[in-house]
Amino acid sequence: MDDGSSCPTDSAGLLPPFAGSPTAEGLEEKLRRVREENRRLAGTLGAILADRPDLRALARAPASAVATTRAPSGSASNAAREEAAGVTVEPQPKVRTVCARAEPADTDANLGVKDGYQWRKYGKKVTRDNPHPRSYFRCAFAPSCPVKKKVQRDAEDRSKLVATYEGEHNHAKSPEREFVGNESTGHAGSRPCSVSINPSGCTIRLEDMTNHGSGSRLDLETIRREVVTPEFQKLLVEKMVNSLKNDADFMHALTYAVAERILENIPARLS
DNA sequence: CGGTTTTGACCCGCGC
DNA sequence: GCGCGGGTCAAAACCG
Repeated sequence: MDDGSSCPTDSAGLLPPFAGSPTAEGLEEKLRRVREENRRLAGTLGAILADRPDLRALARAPASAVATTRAPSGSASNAAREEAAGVTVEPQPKVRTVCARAEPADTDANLGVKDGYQWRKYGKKVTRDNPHPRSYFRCAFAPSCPVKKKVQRDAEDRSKLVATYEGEHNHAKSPEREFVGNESTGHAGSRPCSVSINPSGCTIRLEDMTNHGSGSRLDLETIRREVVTPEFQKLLVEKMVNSLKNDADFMHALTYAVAERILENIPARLS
C-alpha cells in the first residue's frame, strides 16, 4: 500500500473477493462476471462524475495523493487532526490505516504519541514482509479504552510510516497530550500555546504564548480558562473549518472518500 | 520508586 | 496434526 498502486480501494477494491476452488471454468465465469460488473460500475461512475468536474479530476489523480486504506467509510473530519506532520488519512469505523511521513529522529517509541492520544507500547514484532519492526500500542489514557494502534515503517520507503488503528476511543483526548504536536520543541505539551492552522499542510501549529504581548506573561490557569470557553472552542472550530475548506488536498481526500462511499452502495442497488 | 519500554516466550488462528 | 506468523504477555531493564 505504499504508493497506492496496490491499494485495495483502487478500482480493484470495487470487486468483491471470491472464494472457492479455482477451476478454469469457474475462473472464466468469474472473470466474465467481473467484467460485466466493471462495465456497470464504470457506467454508473461516469454518470456520477458527469456533472462533477472536481470528482472527475480526483478520479484521475494517483491513488497516492489520497489515503491508502481498506474499505473506507465514515467521516473525513478525522483526517485533519490525525498525525500533525503531513499525513493522508482515511477513517474507518473499526480499522483504519494512516500513512505519515517519519522524521529522521523519530523512534518507534515516540511514533505513538503524535495524534493527540496517549499510547503505551506493549509489543514489538518483526514481521515477515517488512524488515522494519512493527510496534504495538494501547491507549494509555483510559485503561478501559479498547483502541489499539500498530505502527510500522514502510518496507520500501523508510520515511513513510503506516499506522493502523483498531477500535474507537471511548473517551476524550488526553488534555495533557492535546497540545503535543510541536515536535520541533518537544515542550509544547507542557506550555501554554496558541493554535494556528496551516492550510497547505493540514497541520496545526502550536505557538508559545508565554511571551504574550510585550513581555506580559499569561499564567497557565488563565489560558486554561480561556481555552475551555465556548467562544474559544467555537473560534477554533471555525478556524479549522475555514482552513480545511481552503485545503485542496483535504477537499480531494474528502470528495474521494464520499465518492467511494457512494460507489460502495451501487452494486447493492443494481443487483 | 513508579511508570514506561524492551524483548523473549507464549498463545492462537490459519493454511497445508 | 503441524508449522508458520501475527498478536499479546510479562519479567527485566531503563528512565526521570
